[in-house]
Parts: sequence; structure tokens; C-alpha cells
Amino acid sequence: MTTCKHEHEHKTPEQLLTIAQQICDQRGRRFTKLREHVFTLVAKSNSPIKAYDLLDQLRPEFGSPKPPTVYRALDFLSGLGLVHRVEALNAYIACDHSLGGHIAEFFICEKCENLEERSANDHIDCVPEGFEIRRSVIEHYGICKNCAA
Amino acid sequence: MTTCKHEHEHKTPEQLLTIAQQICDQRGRRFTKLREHVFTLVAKSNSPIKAYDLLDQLRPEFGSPKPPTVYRALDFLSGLGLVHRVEALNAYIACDHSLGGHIAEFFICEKCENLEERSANDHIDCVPEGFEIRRSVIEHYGICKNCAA
DNA sequence: ATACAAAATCTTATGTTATAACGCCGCATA
DNA sequence: TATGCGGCGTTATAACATAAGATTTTGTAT
Ligand SMILES: [Zn+2]
Ligand SMILES: [Zn+2]
Ligand SMILES: [Zn+2]
Ligand SMILES: [Zn+2]
Repeated sequence: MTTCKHEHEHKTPEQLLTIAQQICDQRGRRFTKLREHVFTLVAKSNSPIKAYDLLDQLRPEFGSPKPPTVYRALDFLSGLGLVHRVEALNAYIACDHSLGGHIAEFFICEKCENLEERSANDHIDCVPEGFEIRRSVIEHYGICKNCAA
Repeated sequence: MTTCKHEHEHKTPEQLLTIAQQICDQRGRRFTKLREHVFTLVAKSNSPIKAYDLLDQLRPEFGSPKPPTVYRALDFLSGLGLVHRVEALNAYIACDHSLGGHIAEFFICEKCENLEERSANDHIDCVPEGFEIRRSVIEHYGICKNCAA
């Protein structure tokens, strides 16, 4: 258990949006109004946000969207590595490591819901012989420094 | 990424049941018929099993149980560390490390659904300063040796 | 410009997972 | 016998997610 000694600056929603547009461009995918709006809502949320909360926040500007609308956008965005799903919360967060393709590791405060994203080191011990890892879910739940006080 | 070199024997459902009863006794909790039956079903399943599949398998011997019945039993069992919830599958597995209180790490084959449980080493890098980890979710998805062939 | 194909979206319906709330029963304790 | 509590049944509903088909938008070729 090693406390972090690096700098981990957080990007602003605006920066994240710019990067998202670039990545989308590079891959030749369309960053539509809907996708942009969903991404912005995720990026602006300061804790993981749920699909049905996104639905609510899309209204009324985007009419009365139904679940498939927001799930499609989230699938698109997570396919590009722009957002991550937090499995144990059924919620979504904008990737702060704008590179795509990294293994995300989360530290989530159970009091204030704040989430810190890290790029997991790939030193995984004890992998079963011959097992090829395709995707990893690594989420740590606990109490952050602020909330411990 | 280090391939496992240890022996990891698997306990039989019967062994798991015996251990579960002991742990329950030690803690002064009641291992009721229902809890025993749910635990046995989980232990006998050779891949993570879902709550509603458990419900089906409880019938008709246990009448027509409703969701709260099985969720209560699962909460009880996981509270004692006898079963683990696999977050990204919404499914449950009997703990093979009968000690309780360990950090579970799973390697799950996406083809055959086989699951290997390990006890995660606690060498977590880059923990945010002052963050106290209470619970960790570590799940690796991929293809197992058998299915790669 | 027009036609076409593919991508994106909308809509309806349904499937899946999980919990709230309330009541009853059986057992332990005083 | 009263009292309390753990365990479980039951009803209802909340929360999360997807299937399938119709429709619109968009880029591309003619
Ligand atoms: Zn990320
Ligand atoms: Zn906090
Ligand atoms: Zn375990
Ligand atoms: Zn396999």
C-alpha cells in the first residue's frame, strides 16, 4: 500500500470536452450534439453519475429521451475510452487520463462520493496460467482524507 | 503481470459447507435451512450464479420464494465473507479462501464463465493521500487457457 | 441536385436486478 | 406471560438495462 507521490492534476470539463472531440475526430467517429451533451454532463458531474440521472438532465432541452438514448451515448463514449463505467455503483465518470486504452483504477469515497482515477499499474500477481486479461475492473471504496476529519 | 506459481486447490461444495457452518457457529449467527440451502446452491454452481437463478432453484422445495428472501440470505452470507458478489456480472460465488476478511481478486473467463479466485496482494500503488480503503473490487475478464485453444 | 446506403436516433415494449415496507411467527430471556 | 428480536413471507415498486423495429439524418456516389 503506497501513498501516491505524483502530481495528479484534474482536467476541467472544458479541457475534457476538447480532448474528447479530438479523439473522436481522430477515429473518424461523429461527435453528435447528443453525444457531446451527454459527455459534458458526465464531465461536469463531480461524482459518478447514473444513467437515469443523465436522462433527467437531458430534459427538456433534448425532448423526452428514453433509456436507450442515453445508454447508446454512454456505450459510444466508453467504447472510445472517454467515459468509464463504475461497476459497483452503476454509474459513469469522464476519463481523466485522456489517452484511451488504459486500465482504470478508482478510489471512491463512500461519504462524499468523490472519485479519484488512476492508471493501474499492470503488475498483477498470480494470474492463472494461460489466462489472457482483456479488461479489468479495479475499484477501491473507503473514506477520503477530507471526510476522515 | 506474473503467472501464478502456487498451488490453488479448490474445495468441494461439501468442504465449503462444513467451513461455512463452523464460521457461522464461531460468530454466533444462525445457519438456517434457507441460508444453508442458498449457500449450497452457490457453492455447487461452477460459475457465478445470479440471484434470480437462485430463486428458481429454490423452488419448489422452498415454496415460492420472492426476491427479498434470496437477497437477505446473500447479504447474510456475504457479510460473513462466505460468498462474494461479482460486481460486473451481478452474480455470486462461494468464497474459496475460507478465512473471511480477505480482498478477493477474480479472473473470469468470458467464454466458459469459469472463475478463479485469488487473494489480492495488498500492494496497491498510488493510493490518494489519506484515503482509507474499506473494500476493494478487483475483477479481471478475459479468456482462460482452455478456451484459448 | 438526386438517389442511395449507412449511421444515428426515436419509440415501444419488455427484461433484469434490487429494495421498501409491513406483518407474522418462533424462540430466548426476564 | 410479557417483551424483544431475529428470520422470513408478501406485496409492491424502484432502479437499471436491452431488444426490435420505425424513422430521420448524413455522407457519398451518380
Ligand atoms: Zn480513464
Ligand atoms: Zn470523502
Ligand atoms: Zn474469497
Ligand atoms: Zn474459459
